[in-house]
Amino acid sequence: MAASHSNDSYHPAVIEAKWRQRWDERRTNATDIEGAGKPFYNLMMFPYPSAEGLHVGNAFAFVGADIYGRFQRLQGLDVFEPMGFDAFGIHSENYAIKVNTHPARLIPANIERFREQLRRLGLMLDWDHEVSTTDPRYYKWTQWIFLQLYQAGLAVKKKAPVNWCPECKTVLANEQVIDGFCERHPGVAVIQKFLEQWFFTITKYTERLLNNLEKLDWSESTRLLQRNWIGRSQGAELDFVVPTGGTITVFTTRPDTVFGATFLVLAPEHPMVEQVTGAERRPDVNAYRRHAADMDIVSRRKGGKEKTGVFTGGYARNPATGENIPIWIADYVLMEYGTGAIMAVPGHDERDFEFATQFGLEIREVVKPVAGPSSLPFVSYDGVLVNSGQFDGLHCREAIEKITAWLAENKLAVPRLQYRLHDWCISRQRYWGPPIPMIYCDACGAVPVPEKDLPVLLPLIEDFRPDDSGVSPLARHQEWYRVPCPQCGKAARRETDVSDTFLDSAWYFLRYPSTSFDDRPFDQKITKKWLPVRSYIGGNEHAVLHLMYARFITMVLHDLKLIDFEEPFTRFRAHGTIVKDGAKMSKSRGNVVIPDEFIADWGADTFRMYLMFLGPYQEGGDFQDSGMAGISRFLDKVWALVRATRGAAPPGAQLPTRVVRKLHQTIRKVTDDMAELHYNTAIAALMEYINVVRGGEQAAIASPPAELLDPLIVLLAPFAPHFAEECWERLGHHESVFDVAWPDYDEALAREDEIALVVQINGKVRARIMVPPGLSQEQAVERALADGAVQKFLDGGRIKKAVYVPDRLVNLVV
RNA sequence: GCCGGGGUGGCGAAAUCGGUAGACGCAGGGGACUUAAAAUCCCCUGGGGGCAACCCCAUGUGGGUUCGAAUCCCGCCCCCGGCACCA
Repeated sequence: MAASHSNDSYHPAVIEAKWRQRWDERRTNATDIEGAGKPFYNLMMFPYPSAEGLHVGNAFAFVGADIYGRFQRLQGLDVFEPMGFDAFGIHSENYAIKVNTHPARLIPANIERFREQLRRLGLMLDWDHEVSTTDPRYYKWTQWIFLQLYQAGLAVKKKAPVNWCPECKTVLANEQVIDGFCERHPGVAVIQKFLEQWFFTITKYTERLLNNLEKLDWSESTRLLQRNWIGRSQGAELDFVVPTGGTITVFTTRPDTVFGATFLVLAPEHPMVEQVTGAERRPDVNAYRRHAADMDIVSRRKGGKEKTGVFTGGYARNPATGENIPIWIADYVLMEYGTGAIMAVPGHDERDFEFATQFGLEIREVVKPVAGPSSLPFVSYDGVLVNSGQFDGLHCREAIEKITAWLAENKLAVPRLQYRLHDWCISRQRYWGPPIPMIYCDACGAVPVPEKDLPVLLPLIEDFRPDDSGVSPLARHQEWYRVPCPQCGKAARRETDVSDTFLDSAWYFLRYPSTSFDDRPFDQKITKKWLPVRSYIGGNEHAVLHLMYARFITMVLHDLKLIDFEEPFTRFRAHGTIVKDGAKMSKSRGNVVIPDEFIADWGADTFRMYLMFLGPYQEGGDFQDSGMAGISRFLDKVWALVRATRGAAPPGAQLPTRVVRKLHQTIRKVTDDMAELHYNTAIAALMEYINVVRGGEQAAIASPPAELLDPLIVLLAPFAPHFAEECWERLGHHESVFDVAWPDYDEALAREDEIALVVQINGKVRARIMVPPGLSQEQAVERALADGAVQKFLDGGRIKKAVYVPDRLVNLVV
């Protein structure tokens, strides 16, 4: 085929098509799930199949993961590299509404397009194990997982606020609320509404989710994001007794400042508000509570806005000073964090300071800086107590313990850990998701759908759009909605909410190896063999939600004895992001890179390799159209070398030392870099190698022997798989280049026999001398002194000291 | 505001247990080949000075530590990401 081109030059389109077909025919990329001896599960984040098609960010992520998988395969492992589609969810649904087409009709076409694009990228995917979250064969088991959690008491129903657009009469996601208004109705203020929703009590797993992070081989950046998301803070709960009856418990991380607590602030929804409000304050308090309740969740939580609040008329006793202090309500205190009430210490908290200043409340200084003048609010821990009775003079850290212990004696304090992480609300008042498998019966209450009745199919209704009826789309379909109670048989109703897409993706990696079974979500034996995942590569945009939920679901399944590991991903690496010409890619800027165009113009191998060359993989980089040319030239040169070879060197022939040495150095460098995902420098090393083979300033090798080319092609194979296969074949091999062994290097052959030793005088480079490696300091100094330039700069000065870094430099201090 | 990551030639970037700054590539310049062009090949290419051997300056910015700092420490500026009234 390629021979039909007159000059037999490199034609990517021809050889890429040829090898894609070969791989299919020979089942090169299929994994023997049952028989594999050295299983290596190489996972990448399955995409949401958008209508726009695969974007360059997907390509970057997948290619980087694929290269790692191919590298592991060449190391002799049985690599399993599956792919699937995360096609449920609000993105698909909103797009379907926009183009007025049912998502069930839209998605298959999108998936088909993605599959083709993924094929063109030359990924080593095993398509026998494809997964699609919208397939009833898949979401049956998503529902099954819900039931497992329900039965374990980890799925509970509770009221929670949602964003509600009075015009759409539907629930909005936070990102659909723009400055307090509906994205579709810019004049309509979004309000919060309380709905009964299903929650997974992930907070029961907080400590484990946090502590396990220590032992995971994950990108540090990802672990940090998770740690911050969990947001552990250590403090105490303090009791403020209300003389007229009741107690208000506050959470604080600064019990040391309790002597400065001059008022309390409750969240407007706090249950004690009713009780402490005085009759004359009631109209104002009620008005404020109504105002807070009407706000959308996003605006309500927004910081930095002007503080508002009202006095309730009630008082509570400060447990440290014994004084009665006023109780206020304000929306800067959130019901869902801590106890929904705070002790306000305006002298030492910026928010309380702002509030006190605004409403003329007392500000008391109880901590003085260790050094420097006082200036309130002083929020640092680096201070000593004042105006705090017997605790005066104590350092803050010490005072926290002492004061907590002192109040604890009188049962007014208890040490406490508080977390930012909330329970996971999985209810979505939408259409495009797996129905939550619950039935409500007037007699029996909430009844789970029996396992034998799974899946609860999502009906293919045409009016999937949210309308002004005020109920979920599914509730409008009586034939689906009305169902007999599985327990008592009386008329009952289905749950009409669907589950969050993050539940779909929280277990997909468990399904891939087990796609040939429909009677169980994952096979025990196969799961034991292939999991946990050995390498997971993806973006940090999923660092907290997806990765946290996947860890949580895995822990639950472990505790239910369904799997024998509790962390799903042994190793995770976050890749970087790609920008274009220094700016973020966006449609409005018109700088979006469409992979298809570059693949059509340059071939997938060049495109893959350029993506990996444009910057460090874990940091991302700048995509410049002109960059493709360099890689293309590089592959052309390799191609020319392969064409020029006349096979193995004749027996006894001496290979050029310089090239052999560079080859071994290159194998070493590339091997090390691949393991660390340092693809850009690995490619640079391959370029350096061919520059040496081709001669550079020295005489070129007209016809390099196979010994110098075979290893190069294997090193290149993970980056440019089609190209490498073609070269491998042309070099006379019959097996796939991915079924051979990664080359070994010989440390002795890689060693230089002469190195350039830098000679510094007083830290400035003054000469470079060629010396054999391994000199002692005395020998090095002696050689340096023998150099003319060195003598000139020493200018007869006396050497006070010599610093020698073996084989690198010698520094003479005069 | 807080927590991360980053700032190096005209451009993308190398080099961080402190040890030759700018590997590799792009762009640019010069030359070879060609009737010519493209492609390819060879050489040059951080700034300044010098006929030259060479010298001086240079890793956001100001200090510091060190024989020696892109790398470590302190202050400041800018860019990217995350969190954001979390008590």
